[in-house]
This record gives sequence, C-alpha cells and structure tokens, in this order.
Amino acid sequence: MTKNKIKEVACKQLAESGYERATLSSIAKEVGIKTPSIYAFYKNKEDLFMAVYKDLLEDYYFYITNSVQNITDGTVKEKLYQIIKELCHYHLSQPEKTASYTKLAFVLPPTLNDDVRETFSEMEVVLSELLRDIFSKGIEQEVLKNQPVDDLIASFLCLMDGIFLELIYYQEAKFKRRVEQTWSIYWNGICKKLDE
Amino acid sequence: MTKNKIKEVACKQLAESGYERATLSSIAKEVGIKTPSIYAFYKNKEDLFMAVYKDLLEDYYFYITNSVQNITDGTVKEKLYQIIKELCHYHLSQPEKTASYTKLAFVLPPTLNDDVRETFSEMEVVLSELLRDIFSKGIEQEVLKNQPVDDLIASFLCLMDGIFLELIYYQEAKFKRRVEQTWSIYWNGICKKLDE
Amino acid sequence: MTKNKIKEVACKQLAESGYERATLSSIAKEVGIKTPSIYAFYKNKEDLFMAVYKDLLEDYYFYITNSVQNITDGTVKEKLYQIIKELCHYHLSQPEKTASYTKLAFVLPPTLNDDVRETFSEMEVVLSELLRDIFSKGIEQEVLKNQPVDDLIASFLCLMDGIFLELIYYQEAKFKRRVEQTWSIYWNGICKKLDE
Amino acid sequence: MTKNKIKEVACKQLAESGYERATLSSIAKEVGIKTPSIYAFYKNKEDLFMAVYKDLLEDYYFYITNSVQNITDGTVKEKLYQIIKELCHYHLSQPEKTASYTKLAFVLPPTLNDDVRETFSEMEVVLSELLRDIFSKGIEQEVLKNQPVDDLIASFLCLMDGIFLELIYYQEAKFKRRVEQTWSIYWNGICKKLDE
DNA sequence: AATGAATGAGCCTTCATTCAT
DNA sequence: TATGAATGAAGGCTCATTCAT
Repeated sequence: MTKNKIKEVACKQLAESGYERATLSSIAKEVGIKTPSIYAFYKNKEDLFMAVYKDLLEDYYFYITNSVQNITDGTVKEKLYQIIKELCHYHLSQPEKTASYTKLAFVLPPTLNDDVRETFSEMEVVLSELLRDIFSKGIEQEVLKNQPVDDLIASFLCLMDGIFLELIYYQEAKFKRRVEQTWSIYWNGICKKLDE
Repeated sequence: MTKNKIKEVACKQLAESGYERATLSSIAKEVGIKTPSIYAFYKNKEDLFMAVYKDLLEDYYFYITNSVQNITDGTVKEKLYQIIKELCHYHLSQPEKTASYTKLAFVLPPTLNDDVRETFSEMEVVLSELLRDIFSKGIEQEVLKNQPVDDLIASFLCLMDGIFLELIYYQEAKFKRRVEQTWSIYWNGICKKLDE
Repeated sequence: MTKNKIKEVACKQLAESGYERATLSSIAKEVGIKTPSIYAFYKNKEDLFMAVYKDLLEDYYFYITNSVQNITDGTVKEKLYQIIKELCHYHLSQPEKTASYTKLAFVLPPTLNDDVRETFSEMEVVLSELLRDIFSKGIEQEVLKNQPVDDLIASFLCLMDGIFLELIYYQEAKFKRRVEQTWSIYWNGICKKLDE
Repeated sequence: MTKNKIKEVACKQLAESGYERATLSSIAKEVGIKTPSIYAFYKNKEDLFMAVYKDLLEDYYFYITNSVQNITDGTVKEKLYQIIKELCHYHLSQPEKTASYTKLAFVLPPTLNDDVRETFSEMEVVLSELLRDIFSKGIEQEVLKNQPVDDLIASFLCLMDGIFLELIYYQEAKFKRRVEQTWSIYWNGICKKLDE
C-alpha cells in the first residue's frame, strides 16, 4: 500500500536527515511516485510526520508493555533487568526508528511540538504505572529497600534515559558493556541488602 | 562588536528553532543588520554555526574542568557530587546554551557532522581523564569498591548523560528531585560498604 | 510547449546578453512564467543552456550537411562555394542563433566548458569528412592541384572561420563583398592552373 | 604601482573567466588589497575594464605598426607575410592578452559596448591604411594583379580574422601548419602569375 | 591610499502546496 | 489514485558600491 510505503520512507529519511531535510520530493522519489501524490494520502507534511510519530510511539509502547507483561512470573530484579534489556534490544534492532524518534523529539517544527509532547507524556504515564506495580511488589516482598515508589520510578526512568542517550552515541559493543555496568550499580543501589 | 552579537543571536535562535529554522535573515533581523552583512564576519551559515558550536563546547569545558579542579580538597564523594551539581547548574543557569548544544548534537547538516563529532569526543576524553584521577584515588583510599576504573568512568558518564537528557525534558523542580535520587542510588552502588 | 519556449527565449537572451546576463528570472519573465517553473523542465541554469547549445549545434550541423549532400551533382568548385554560401546564409538568416552560439563558444561558465568543447570538435570531425570527399574527388578529377588533402581541409576550415568571424562584426552588405573577394582568392589559390 | 597591478590582474582574470566572473573582490584578493581600495584608482568596474581594454588595443596597435614600419625595405610578399607572422607571434607569445581581448570583443556588458566598438574600428582604420600602402606599391610594382585596393585590404583583413580565430581554438603546433598553408594559398591567389 | 562595515539588488535554487486533468 | 504544470515564499549567497575613518 502506497500510503504505508510513504510513511516508511518518511521515517527512514527523518532518521537520516531530520525533519527539514526530509523533503516531500525526496520522499516521493524514494517511494517511486511524484511529489503531489503524497497529498492523496496525507493532508500535509506535518500530517505525514505526525502519522510517522504516532506509529513510532505506538510501536515502542506495544513492544515494551508486551515485554513486561510477558514476564509476570520473574523476580523483581529479573523484571527490571528485562525492561532494560528490551529497551536496548528494541533500539539496537531497529536503529532507524530510534534515530527517527530522536530527531522528532529534539528538533521539531513549532506546529508539531505540542502534539508530540502530548503523546510523549502519555507514553511516560503508561510506563510509570507498569513500574509502579513492579516496585510496589518489590517493596512488599522486601526485595527492595523501603523507599518512595515515585522516587524509584523516577530513578529508573532516569536510568532508561541515560542508556537511551548512550545508545545513540556509541557503537553496539562499547554500549553493551556500559549498560551492564550501569545496571549492576543501579541494582546494588536500590536493593535491600539482607545478607550483608 | 557585531561579530559577537551575530554569534549570540545565532545561538539563541538555534536553541529556539534548530539549525534549519535559524535563518540568516532572521538572525540578521534580530541583530539589527541586513542579511549580507553576516558574510562580512562569517564565510557561511555553516561557518557561523561551527563558531557557535566551538564556543559552546569551550565554554562548557572550561566550566566543568574549572569546577572540578577547584575542589581538590574534598572527599571523593564530594568531588563526584560536585561534578553532578555543576553539570546541573551549568545547564539550568543558561538553558539557552544547552538547548543550542542539543540541537547541534542531534540534528546536524551533514557537512557539519564530522567536525562536531570530533570536538565532541575530544571533550569526552578530557572529562574521562579528570574522572580517572578521582576514581583511582577513591579506590586507593578504599572509599570505593575495587573495580576497573574504566568501568567506573563509563558508568559515571552514563549517569551524566541520563541527567543531561532529563534536564532537557523536565521542569527545574521535578528535575532536581530526580537528580538527588539518582545520585544517591548511584553512590550507594559504587561505594564500598565497610560497615555492613 | 513551455519547455521549448523557455529554450528559445534562453537562446535569444543568450544572443543578446551572454550567459551571465541571461538571468533565469528575465527568461521566465519573457516566457510569461515565474522563475521556479523553469525547474520543472530543466535541472539547472547550466542544464538549460546545455540544451540550448546542443540544439544550436544540431541545427547547424543538419543545415550544413544537408546543404552539402543536396548538391551531389555540381562541380568541386560549385560544391565548395555552395558550402560557403550556405554558411553565410545560415548565419545571416538567423543572426540570433549565431550570436548565441558565439557567446557560448567564447565565454563559458567553467562547468559547461568541457561538454561544449567536446560537441564542438565532434562537429568539426563530421565537416572534415565531408570536405575530404570533395577534395579527394577534386584531385582525382584534376580540378585541384595535387596536394595533401588534410592541408586542403585545414585551409578551408580556416576560410570558414575567417568568414564566420567577419560575419559577426560587419553589416550584411559590407560583409558579402568581402566574402566574394576572399572566396575568389581562395579558389584561385587552390585550383590547378591548366596552363602551368 | 598599485593602479597598474590592478589593471594587470583584471586583464588576467578577464582572460581566464570573462567580464562577469572577473569579480572586483577576486581581483582585489589576487592583488593583495581589499576590494574597496580599487575605487581609489578606478571609478567603476566598467572604468577599470575600459582601461584594460584601451591598454590592450594600444599595445596591439604599437606592436603591429612597429613591426610593419620596421620592414620598409622588404618585398611586398615579405611585408605581408611579416604581418601575418607578427600577428601570430603577438598572440602566441602573450595568449593571456589575446584571451582578454577576445572576451571583451565578444561578450560585453551593454554599457561598455559602444566605447569598445569605437576604439575597435579606429584600430581597423589604422591597419587598413598601412595595408593600402603596401598593396598600392605591390600593384605599382606589378607584383600583384591589378585589382581594387579596397578589396585586397578586405581580403587580407579576412585572412587575419580567420587566423585569429583559429589561434584561439587550436594548439600551437596544429595552428602553425594551418597558417602556413592558408598563407601560401592566399598569396598564390593574389599574386600576379608571370606566365598568364 | 586604504579599509572595515554595511547594504541594495539580485541570482540560483528549493520547497510545500495547489489545481486541472 | 496519480501527475504535469505552476507558483508564492523563502533561503543562502555574491556582487558592486558607499562611507566613515
């Protein structure tokens, strides 16, 4: 379907070149159609990239929530580590989507800004709730130190952000070592040491 | 001096709108000159923004290294915390520079890319060396668990990256709480527990 | 067809004002379109003028070769004289094309230079072959002195060049007298004097 | 003297790139001054290039007339041949001036046009008179066929034009052979055949 | 005599968009 | 659904030129 191919190419070029340089004409050329044909499917350049963005978020959201929900029976540590793992895997396995996402998140045409921010924080809310469950249970089960769940959530989100940023800058090998180290330190920090 | 005013306005508009939307003509208008006058001082749009970028890096570099070197007599913990503090303070006190920096780091015209990446990693090397000193001493003094210094550096850089990213997204109050929490967890993770 | 009209106007303005002064915007104005519309048909200013130039050469080539081939039954003298005549007629009847041609041949944007020179010498090769036939037969039939055919070709091309240059500088009447005289002298020079 | 250096560089760049591309700023750069300094010596770009052109013509004029007057004692044939030789030598020994001259003669900014044409034809008048002397004597001495001197002049000028044009297009070696052949044919045409 | 600063005019080009077909 | 033609708006850039110093 042409409509989807346009969206995919738009996403790819967004990843490579950012919003401004991802020209409708260059997208059209790569799709193999003429520029005005895009307007048969999308009202606007903005419209097209909002669609791209919504897809990106949805895709990411399904991936992460699915991953988390599929490991209902692991320990708290396993679950959290799994989230990090899935975060890394998601971005490493489809770097184009991540690059695309990044461009949209950092440099936006002013008109798109509000819409994007909105879906962006919706996303975070969902993730926060998932984490809240895990952390609450962790404290209940006395696997984690007893501390405000909101803070735990915040610190975990911060960890994810840090990893996300590194993921953009470093090569895969270098990056993976860093993740392991950071995770281990993170875990040793929040867990309740029973046996020490 | 007009040359500097141009650079400042360029930086400001870069922060607000990104490279593509920071038009030479809009910069000129804000400076109060006509567009072609910019070419009396900068060869290019690229040239101008490379100057902006170099300034940004230099400024940041001096700030951080100065901060670190000025606290030679603190404990390891104090030193590291000071770095985080200074990182936050730097970005919070001049959000425009940070925004500018971010735009350049994430969405670049292809030609600038190489130059920027280069100065970027130079920066990291310098910071790494500063950290190496601190961590080495920390291990010597048995304040830190004995672990590979390179890993400690990597994990601290990751912490900084995470904080940096959050700093871009959250309001000051919300952000500060997160930093405290993350730092405390980080520290508890790497410090050697003597008394447990 | 707009594409052709653009080419024609470009040719006309080239004749009048040369490459640099034949502005895309002035061409567009004369065609009755807006400047960017030109880009729907030609990739470039260069591209447009290459098209103009190719047309010019092709047109000239067809005219001359046709003329020569149509007088298969004349004498050698008639044939050569016919070529001169046609040369004059071609340029006199469409001075604009000639002027255009001249501008391109003498003052070129550096990028066009190579392409133009190439098509230019292709042209000469073709004409040389036509002349070779005529001169060879002339010598065979003992109408011409026995002398290297290559030299005869060279001298005739030189004659054509001279006439071409004068044609640009003089008025028609003055010019025509000169041609007659030059031709007569040329012919008396190369023809075999029966009584020698 | 700076004024002269400007003129020389202007001439050189004119030869290389034509009037439009011979920018005041590029001239200034090659001279080693700043662009506005040119205005201390020349009112205008036009003014500068008119000076260049006048120099060019004067230089050429002195060269040719001197050459001709210096061979008062040769035969008519020798004199004419000498003119051709000097024409070739002049252009071959300083191709830059010739190129410059050509650019000005063929593609001119409209304002310069009239002035240039005028000095141009003044030049031709002088040369014509020199030739008139030679041809008249040639006829008197019965070395040349008895024919209208004006026609002889015209035909010789045409020969010179032809050679001039070839000189621009061909390499020196190729060019020299052509000149010899053309000259011989020319001479055999106008000379009185003793045996007729 | 020389120049730093500034500018009006203008050029080539690209882009998103429209509209008739 | 698709496109050829056209365009308004704008962008980066260059150039000749001026003027105060």
